[in-house]
Amino acid sequence: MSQPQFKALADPTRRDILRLLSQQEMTIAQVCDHFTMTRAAVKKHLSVLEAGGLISSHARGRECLNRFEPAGFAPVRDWIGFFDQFWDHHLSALNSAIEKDQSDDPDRDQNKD
Amino acid sequence: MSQPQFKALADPTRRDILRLLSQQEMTIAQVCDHFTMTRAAVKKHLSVLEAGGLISSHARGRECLNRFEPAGFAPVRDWIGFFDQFWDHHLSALNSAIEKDQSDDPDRDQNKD
DNA sequence: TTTATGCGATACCAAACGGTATCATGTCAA
DNA sequence: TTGACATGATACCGTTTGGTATCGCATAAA
Repeated sequence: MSQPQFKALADPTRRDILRLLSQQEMTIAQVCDHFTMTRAAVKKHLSVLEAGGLISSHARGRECLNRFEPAGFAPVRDWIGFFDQFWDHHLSALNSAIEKDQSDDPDRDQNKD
Repeated sequence: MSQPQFKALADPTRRDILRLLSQQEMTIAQVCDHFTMTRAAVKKHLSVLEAGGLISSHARGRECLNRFEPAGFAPVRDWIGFFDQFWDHHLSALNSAIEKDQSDDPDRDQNKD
């Protein structure tokens, strides 16, 4: 599919999973503990993330470890980067406002200007 | 919906539309000229983009001008920015390789490192 | 006014998506 | 070997999505 990373990022559950996996590798069961859906549903999300190159999974015994892959973000970062030329620094305040309004995950504290 | 910007970016047609509108405002008909689908389909995509705050539309006579809104990218940029901590500079080469492989739009010349 | 055109809205369809239930398989442990 | 358990795969279901066809409306032009 064209640019499967974008589709992988389109679902809020998958974005949450990425947050989890960026902290540490997890088996499918471990990821499931953070959600109310079934293991099969989580597995589907993991498959989409893997198709987008945002995570990798490899077996360890009978378990299956899922690892965050920062390199998968490259195409997304690059595509977004095209629009940097339209970015005005005075929008940073708006940035914060919108982000504060729409974020449901408060543990982000990096500011990048 | 939660973070509708991500869903707006998930479709390649919508990403192409964003590229177009970043160059100049367009009516729906003008946007249609760049695609083979019907006007109704294009209109749907524009509605999704507007719901995500990535474009705005306002009437001018009987026409409807669609304008690119850079500020809509703020939440996306911010969310992606969380993962900057996992970004390693030696991945930039990989970045370029992946981007070259998957890009179908060569008119990007900004480099950001 | 009359006509043509750009647009919005609706109804409708096929395919994809998010999710559950279920079964088969491989592996760890007793 | 036997049993428990984590996973993979499949079938299935309801909803959403991407798309078309069609209608009506408002506006620009004749």
